[in-house]
Amino acid sequence: MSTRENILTITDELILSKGYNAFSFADISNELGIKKASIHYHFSSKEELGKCLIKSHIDKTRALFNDSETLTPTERLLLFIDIYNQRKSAHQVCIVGSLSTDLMTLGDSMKNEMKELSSIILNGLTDILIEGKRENTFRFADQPRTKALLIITNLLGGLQLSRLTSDADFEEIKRSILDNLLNNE
Amino acid sequence: MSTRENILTITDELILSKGYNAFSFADISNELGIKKASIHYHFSSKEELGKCLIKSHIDKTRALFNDSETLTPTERLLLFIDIYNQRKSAHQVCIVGSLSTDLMTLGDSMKNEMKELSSIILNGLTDILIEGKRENTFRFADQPRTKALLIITNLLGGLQLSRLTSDADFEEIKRSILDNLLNNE
DNA sequence: GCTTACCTACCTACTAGTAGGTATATTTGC
DNA sequence: GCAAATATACCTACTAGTAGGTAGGTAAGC
Repeated sequence: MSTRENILTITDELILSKGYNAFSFADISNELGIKKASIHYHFSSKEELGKCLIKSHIDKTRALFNDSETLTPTERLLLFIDIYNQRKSAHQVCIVGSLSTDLMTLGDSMKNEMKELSSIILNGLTDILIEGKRENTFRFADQPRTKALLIITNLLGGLQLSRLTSDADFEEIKRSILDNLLNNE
Repeated sequence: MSTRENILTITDELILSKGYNAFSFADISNELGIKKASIHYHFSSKEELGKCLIKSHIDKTRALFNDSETLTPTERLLLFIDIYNQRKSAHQVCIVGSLSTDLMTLGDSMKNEMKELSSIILNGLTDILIEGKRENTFRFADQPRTKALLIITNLLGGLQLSRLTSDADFEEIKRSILDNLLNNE
């Protein structure tokens, strides 16, 4: 893995566990074993580093939705939920949750990328829900986009709230999402 | 209002809009018109200030649930949701959302108070849901505590996500929560 | 010989926090 | 009733440490 990719990986871990305003170039430097100044060779500023990190999330998210297009809606939904599972195992929150609370302190380039990312996530999940409802695997009363909002906020909020209550609460939220979609009578 | 209360009010605004690690004693100093050092007269450290702020939220939240005990479950639920409405109008997120993303950077005293606060919120809403179901105003399939988790994460996450998508999405989330509870057929 | 990928050494601005002083109330002791 | 002591609520001036960022140098490799 290139140094650039290493920096992005470490930045990702730091932002998702500590938050954007709590991590520093010194943290990356310590973790990676290169000097603070050398990070500026790869990313001109913290804002630039943040922007590139969000862009990499956009790419991964687009890939996830595209690559899973041949799968069933249930399989696609499970792949989507698995992102949040990975965050939970790493004691992290999701990037939308982390950066939305810090939004007022971010520059325009990061804000705009975040808007793009959240729109991709929302539309991607909405499509899965539409397809699942069309073929009668998912049952829900709301508009698909509304149901997507509810599921995303359950997962995003579940990662955050369960840090304070119990890991089991996150599991319970996931279980309920699936139960309500699949076993509604 | 006393200086101490003023500091707490300003800290509240700063944490809910910018986040814990983005606000400083200098921000409070500028806003309030007293010197940085004088803040330490009222609160020995940033951690102490944070702890006291959470404690004030605990008191207000306890009061909200207690004072509304004579009202109907629907009225009590609307009062609960109104907290999130107030945050939304001020372009803020909720304190649980804000401080849970920064949790790893907080001291034990703040962490513990946050656990206390989230437990009070969760239990308070659970009680409202139990009461509403018992008297047949609310309809939901999940366990009351699970339904409370879902509603809290919808509101908490809705405040955050709607910063990136649209204010209307927050309204839609609220509408759906109430519709699903009250008009389920 | 130029680019890549680092380095050392530094800068300015800001962070939370401290030391010690001051003016004004409030309380206490005689 | 009045003076001494104490508490309150600030202040100026400072500290050590950290933030993001920059200037300029260097060694390796195509």
